[in-house]
Amino acid sequence: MLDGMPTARARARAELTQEIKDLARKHLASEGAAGLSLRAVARDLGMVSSAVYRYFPSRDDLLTALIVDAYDAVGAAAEEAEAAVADRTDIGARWMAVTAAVRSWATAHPEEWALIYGSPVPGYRAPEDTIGPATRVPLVLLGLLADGHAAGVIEPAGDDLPVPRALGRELVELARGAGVVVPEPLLARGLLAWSALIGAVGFELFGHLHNVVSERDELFARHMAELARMVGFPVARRRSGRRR
Amino acid sequence: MLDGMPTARARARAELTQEIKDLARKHLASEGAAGLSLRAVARDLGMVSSAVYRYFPSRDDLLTALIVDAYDAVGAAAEEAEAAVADRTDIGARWMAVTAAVRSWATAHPEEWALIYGSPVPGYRAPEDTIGPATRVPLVLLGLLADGHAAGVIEPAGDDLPVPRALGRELVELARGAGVVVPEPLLARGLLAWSALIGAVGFELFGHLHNVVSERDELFARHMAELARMVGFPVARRRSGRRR
DNA sequence: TGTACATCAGTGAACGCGCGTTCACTGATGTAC
DNA sequence: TGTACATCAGTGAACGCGCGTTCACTGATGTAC
Repeated sequence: MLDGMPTARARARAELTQEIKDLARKHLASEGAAGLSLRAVARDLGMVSSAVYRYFPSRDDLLTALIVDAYDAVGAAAEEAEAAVADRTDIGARWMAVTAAVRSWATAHPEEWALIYGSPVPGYRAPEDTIGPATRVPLVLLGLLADGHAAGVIEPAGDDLPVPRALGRELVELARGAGVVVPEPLLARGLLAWSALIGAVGFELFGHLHNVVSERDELFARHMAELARMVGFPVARRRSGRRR
Repeated sequence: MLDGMPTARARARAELTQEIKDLARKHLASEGAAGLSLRAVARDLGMVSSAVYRYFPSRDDLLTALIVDAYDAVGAAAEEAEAAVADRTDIGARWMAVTAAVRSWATAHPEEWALIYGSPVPGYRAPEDTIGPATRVPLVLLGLLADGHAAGVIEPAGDDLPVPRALGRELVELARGAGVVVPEPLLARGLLAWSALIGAVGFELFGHLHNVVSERDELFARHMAELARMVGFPVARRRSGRRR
């Protein structure tokens, strides 16, 4: 126990904890968060239901673990995609990369997306532990605003709408909390972009494009380009729009 | 039965049907859609659970009725607010009225909003009956695009992003189905505005502004004004931003 | 290295609860003549 | 207007199912000396 090697018991514990979460994620897909059942998970795992309580003290704790994992997963996807853009001065490209990564994670894990960005689970109160992971995506976006502003590449909106006094103060305070300086109108536009991104992904995932638009990749890319223009991120013209 | 007067039995039936739905809506708020229970509704109504089956053949049918009602309610709210704008040429004002009405209905009926715009209810498949009511809000928005375009008051986006061929065709087809003619890029921007509207309302309702922004009325109004500018709706400068 | 003890994972039974749906029934309301 | 019959609303019992959580227990793994 003194040396770094974890004991066999500890390893088994970590593995089973992971297996429980993985299986729970599967159940999430078929039953939804409200229908997530410790008993069903235990059954599929071949153990007796009470055994799961050695790993998660209650159903809500399991749910919390899934939520934290989901936020971390989409956050990591966004961070990696953003970091992979070679030309760091191309804020528009970084925005397109982040948004595409978020959407593609969501498409691959719709039930987890619904868990964090869908309707709240009734009776469930998210604990503090979820806050950190939840801020990863917005922090990436805030980074774009800050970098773009510092580099002076953000195109000013033709006629900036006024930001109400109290709202502006709140936004600036938020940015300061993250250690960056960004003017109020830009923060407001960035927040709209974030909300519109989540909205666009949810819109598609929750079925509102059903019988409306089938060219979803193209639609999403165009929407994101439009949002980039609204925020002031310079975006290269002529996106291909070929895929899928 | 031949004359117009409905029989006492028919009136009682209509009333009880309504009572069941009203109570079910209440349960929706506390338990969520997945937890909506015929037995619980019957219990609160003081009848035996099997009696509810005289009114709704199954739990899913009750859910469908609630969904249809919700779409109709938010649709009616949007239509009324839009129609109440005296100056019909002021497309920007009409947009602001519609979006404010949608948000205020959603705030007043969060559980119903979640039912129609939140995560899909697992295992529930929406029947055809929901399609009509679901299109009321988007039809109002489409009307704004058509009117604005016809009147020539839509401000062109500085440099319109290209609309991929297939996507453009789909959009134009949709507009034609609604009996209006609107250019492709405008349709695309309108669709983004719609999706961003739903996104912004959901973002707030589902708690993502928690600990982020408390000045929600101001934020929403500004977002909608920003979206209006993006679409090309002329919006009067200097919105007050005082309320609440 | 070997032994005594402590920790921990998993068992199985139980508590008390809720659910959707079916079915044969009683009694009230409505309809046709 | 009065009576015979059909329709319908609501009852109560039952079927078969699932849930979260607790608790005393066995047996394996880990720790300290």
